[in-house]
Amino acid sequence: MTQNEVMPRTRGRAPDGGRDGALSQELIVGAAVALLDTHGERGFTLRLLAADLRTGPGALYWRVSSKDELVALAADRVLGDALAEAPHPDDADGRAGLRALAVAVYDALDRHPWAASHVTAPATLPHTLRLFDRIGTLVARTGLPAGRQFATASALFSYTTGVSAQIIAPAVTVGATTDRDTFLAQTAERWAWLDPADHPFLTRTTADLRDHDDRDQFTTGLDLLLTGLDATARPRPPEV
Amino acid sequence: MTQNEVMPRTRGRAPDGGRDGALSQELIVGAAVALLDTHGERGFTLRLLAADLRTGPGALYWRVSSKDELVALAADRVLGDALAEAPHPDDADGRAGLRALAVAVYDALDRHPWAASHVTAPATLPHTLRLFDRIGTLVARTGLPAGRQFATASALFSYTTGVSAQIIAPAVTVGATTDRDTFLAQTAERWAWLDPADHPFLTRTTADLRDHDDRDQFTTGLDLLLTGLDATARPRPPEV
DNA sequence: CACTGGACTGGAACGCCGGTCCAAAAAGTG
DNA sequence: CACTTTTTGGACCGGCGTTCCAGTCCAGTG
Repeated sequence: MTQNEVMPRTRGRAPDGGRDGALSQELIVGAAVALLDTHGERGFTLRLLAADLRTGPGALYWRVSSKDELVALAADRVLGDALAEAPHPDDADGRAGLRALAVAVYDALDRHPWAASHVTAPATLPHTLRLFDRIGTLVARTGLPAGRQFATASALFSYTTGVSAQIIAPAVTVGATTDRDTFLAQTAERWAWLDPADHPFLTRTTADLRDHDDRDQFTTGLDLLLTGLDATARPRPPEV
Repeated sequence: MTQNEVMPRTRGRAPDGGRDGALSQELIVGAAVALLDTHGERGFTLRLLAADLRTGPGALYWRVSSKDELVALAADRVLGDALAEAPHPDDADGRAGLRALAVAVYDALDRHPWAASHVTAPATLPHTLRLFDRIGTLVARTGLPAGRQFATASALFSYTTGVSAQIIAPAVTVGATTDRDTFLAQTAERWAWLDPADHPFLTRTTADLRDHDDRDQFTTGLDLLLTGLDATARPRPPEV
């Protein structure tokens, strides 16, 4: 076979030695991540993906069983990239390592907001499993009793993925149409209009809402959680 | 079409004195909650809702601007029911009140799993606003500096709704087809099959996964968070 | 009491979606 | 070369959210 026929498209090679220029699942997932980033989950369509790859919907279903599975694979790849960037667990002690890991995941999900709501517990996809295992390993290193390690690791996993999704989700819904700052300003103004008798706290914290930073909000809760973990692992440290 | 039945439908009266037997938004949202409970969000369609109310899709759009808005209203009603059940904020001190409130919200979302992913921050819907305000009021009562109250209240709000959604979400996806316990058992078995070198923590905690309770997992993290809050609010034992 | 005009309904229709099907093109095999 | 297997991609299906609009109802008016 001559090596350079005129190839109408540039593709990867199928992992099982399939024919040249074939679609691979890896290639499909990569294109899906890019389209999800640019169009959001609402605007991501298998027809759009097929057109992007210069093929038809049927070809995609040869490598992927459903759209749900495809989005899950794309989200897991995002998580895999985050884990690759995060410092290796052996390089840090428990608390610092946990904090760095959680922040790395948050940042990755912030760059790919659609992925946040698809990282689920208990973990089944490969990189989600690795994330859970890293958290558990670091939790074990804090000296927490073995019987509490699983529940604590679960809590940290749920916080990292769940709160990231919670904080990032609004950006998905309104982010495309409205700027984040103007959205916060509008919401703050609506809060200011509420009756102080019904909402005493909200009406006096509208300035904090308008000026707050999402990433700081994530780390604030994370630090509370880690402080609580410290206090639980070493019940009464002061004046030992 | 045989619409000459004696009393084809029992409906409320429109709030603005519309004609008798008219659809009201309240009635539509109530029916939507019931159908979301029984059919799940995937199986909930406006045609199904219209058929349930013995009307057509067009009539629904007179009271509701889109399906998204309808689901958001339904989720907010679920949250409102939870707040009605939760103890009044004046009846408890900061930490105990925060814990009871968060658990009440978790339980309500556990009963209506589809709602969990639709309670968003920053709050715009009425009962979501009330939840945030109650959390903030209780946080203020812990003696935390005013400058940290908003970020801390946000963290607790995000934890309550985000982690609830995270824990409850898998039940939505697989709950209808597979039993929760068998799902956990299957996942635990898959964990046991992993290479201990790659996943040292997971492979030794499969028993914890199989036996764990979702509600305990939620309260474990919540208590860590509240312990961290205590430690932050009163850095040193009572010096006053 | 007749009438009217806005409130309200609900069935038909539109454009698009996820998913399936299958004839055919390409690659492997002998 | 012929034959089989793998892979493709356009046509197609049922159903979705949403819109449209001809018609129904009834509170108010004169």
